[in-house]
Amino acid sequence: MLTIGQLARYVGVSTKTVRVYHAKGLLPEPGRDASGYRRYPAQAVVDLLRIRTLADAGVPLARIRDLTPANLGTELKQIDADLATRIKQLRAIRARLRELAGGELRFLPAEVDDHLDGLPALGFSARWIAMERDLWIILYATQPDLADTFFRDQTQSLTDPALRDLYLASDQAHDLDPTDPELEALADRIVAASIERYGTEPPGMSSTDPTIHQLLQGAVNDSSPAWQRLDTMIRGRLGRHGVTGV
Amino acid sequence: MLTIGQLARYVGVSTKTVRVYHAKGLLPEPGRDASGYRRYPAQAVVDLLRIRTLADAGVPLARIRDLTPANLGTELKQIDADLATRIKQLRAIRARLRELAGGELRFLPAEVDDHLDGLPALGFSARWIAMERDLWIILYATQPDLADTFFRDQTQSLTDPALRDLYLASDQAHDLDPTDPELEALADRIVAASIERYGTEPPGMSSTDPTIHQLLQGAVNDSSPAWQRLDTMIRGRLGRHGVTGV
DNA sequence: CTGCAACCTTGCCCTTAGGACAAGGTCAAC
DNA sequence: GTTGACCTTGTCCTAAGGGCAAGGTTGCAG
Repeated sequence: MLTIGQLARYVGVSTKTVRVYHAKGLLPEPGRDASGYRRYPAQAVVDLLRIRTLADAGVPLARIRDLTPANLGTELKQIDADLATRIKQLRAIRARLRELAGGELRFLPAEVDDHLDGLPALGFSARWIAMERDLWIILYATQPDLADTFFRDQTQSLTDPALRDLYLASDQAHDLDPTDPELEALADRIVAASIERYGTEPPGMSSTDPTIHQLLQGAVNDSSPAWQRLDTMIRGRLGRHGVTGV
Repeated sequence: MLTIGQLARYVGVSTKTVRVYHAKGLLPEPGRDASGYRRYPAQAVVDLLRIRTLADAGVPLARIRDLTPANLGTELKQIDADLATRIKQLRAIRARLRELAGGELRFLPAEVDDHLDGLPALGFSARWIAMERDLWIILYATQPDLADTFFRDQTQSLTDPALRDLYLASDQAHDLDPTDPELEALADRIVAASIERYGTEPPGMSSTDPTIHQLLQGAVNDSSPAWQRLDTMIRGRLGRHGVTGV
């Protein structure tokens, strides 16, 4: 008959751990000897090893407690599957860690930084560039592949003088009064150009989660009442979809 | 500029998590808008993703907070190494889980059960058999290979009539008075047989952790004052080592 | 205009699986 | 007989949030 300390050392846990398992009903309280010490049969070693194996696998104690011979088989299958996905996750995290170690502090691909660096020469305001930079950061941080698609489209758009002027006009519209009729005209031109370039759907939007688009749009609208008005008008003309200008 | 909910959804965490990171100093508190809402720059998305990557790797938040560009390199190397060992552990646990699923409820190898089943016919008491069974369970649960060595030795011992009589005499000694001179004589016979069979060291003991032996011995001694006395005498004659009878 | 749903704010308590420590009783060894 | 290593119960503490309450905001719909 073992004392609690002996039992614990056998299995490689602390005595507190054993007492916790008693309190939670995982391990039956054994009898006491004359001086009130717990005395364990050898079976307790087996029980405790079983509990530790499951606990090490990440199974919550409450779930271990509720295991019965009846549900054991299916539960174990589930636990094993969870463990397999956990291992896969950890491997993915390791890969991400290495990126973090390698490309320290560079959140945007070099081409994007180059693109942003070239914008002042084209006549874009510092405010516009800062906002566009933020949008690229969010997009690349959360959806790198989609961001790449957008980015290629964007750089290509800027080679067309008509489209470039449209972007510049949007930039300048930031400080217009929201009721300025200029905005109406600008919205018309943007819608026409958008339809000509993409059809009735902005690029990439139909195939992806709409919330990200809404978030981007919200961030843009926040910075200027005129832009917000512009967005409202464009959405009215294109039917339910906004255009971020990116 | 993002609200806390937008930021959280981008990165896939709860708003509470973001607030906790503020409280713990991992993420700087951003400015507030007119109504007191937190407003985040895009940079916060990048910061938060970095924190989550590390947290997902199992790094405690306090340690993430204390990362500086100076110690980042070495820390990341350490974290990656920890992650690698963690993955290895999980794979080992998976293997143990499968054992648990396969050999449900059988804690002793079939030969050991057979051996125990044969003991009553040889004249061993139920008490002795129960005790021996417990010892095998503990030994197999914690040190299967050592247990196998011992077991093979034990079954072989029982084929020798002289040794078998010695075990039977030990069994019966359980109820003797601790001062009975019989014990003295029995101790002498056990020591002689032990030295003849193993030399001055009990088998396997010299090469292994002594604590396991002491625990086994303690468990045996507890059940009878006579056995305890017997153990003391044997240890005196063999010099510091006990004999478990197994 | 008013209501409602979906946000945001702070503050508080709850959870898991134990660790740490206190104050007292026990055991074995020198 | 005292010392050190055990055991007992009870209490508080931890990490990383979850959940809820009570109140203020915002945006959209009728």
